[in-house]
Amino acid sequence: MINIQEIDADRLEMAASMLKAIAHPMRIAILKHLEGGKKLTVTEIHELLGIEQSTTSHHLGILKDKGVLCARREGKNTYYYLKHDILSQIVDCLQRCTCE
Amino acid sequence: MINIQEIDADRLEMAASMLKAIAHPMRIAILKHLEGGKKLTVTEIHELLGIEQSTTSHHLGILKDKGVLCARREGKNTYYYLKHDILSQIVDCLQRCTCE
DNA sequence: ACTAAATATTCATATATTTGCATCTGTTAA
DNA sequence: TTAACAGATGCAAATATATGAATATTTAGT
Repeated sequence: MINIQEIDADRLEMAASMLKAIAHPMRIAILKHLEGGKKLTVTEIHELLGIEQSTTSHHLGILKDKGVLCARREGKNTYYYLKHDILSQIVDCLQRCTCE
Repeated sequence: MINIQEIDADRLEMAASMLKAIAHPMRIAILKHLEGGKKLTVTEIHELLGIEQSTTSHHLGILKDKGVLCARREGKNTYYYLKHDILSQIVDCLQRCTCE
């Protein structure tokens, strides 16, 4: 027996956990670099952002876990990319809201 | 002496803190109730969501603090409303991304 | 099989967030 | 000026998150 409120609560949880995944300066920076369907490896991102390899991997893992990114392994590299292109909207929206 | 990277880092920080403010199930629920320019009091929200008055006030304080909501006092009541209408985009975007 | 490169995981520590009770402040009406 | 209502704040305990050093895993080349 499932009721509407439970479904709604689950949706809210899911949305929140997705947003929480994005809500970090480095992870927003990662999304910016992946806009437009770009695919980057862990090493590329860790060099672009100037943060530790393991920290980078942690962040990417979180984003993948929460359904923000997808990962595809190709040989020694793992390419990460946006799961939903529309997620760029969120970054754009933030960009507009933080102009003042 | 300010450099581009610092500005950029500040923007990222700001964007992240705004997003972090939104990234909570109850706070997303609050935003949903405020879509379309609606204004609601603390009591109305605390009754709509079925959570404690003080918890509600804390959540609203966070959202106001991080620039997501505005507050206007009218007599005994404080009305809260969206600071930027476009922020509804984020909620809509999440709705679409959590459909699967 | 051995080595090196790329990535992932484990673990510990530091830091931040969430919640609600209790309490305080501000506002209106009697 | 007091009572009652609406909202904000201080505090503490529980929980969650962030970071990076060390280590493990996966893969390719020799």
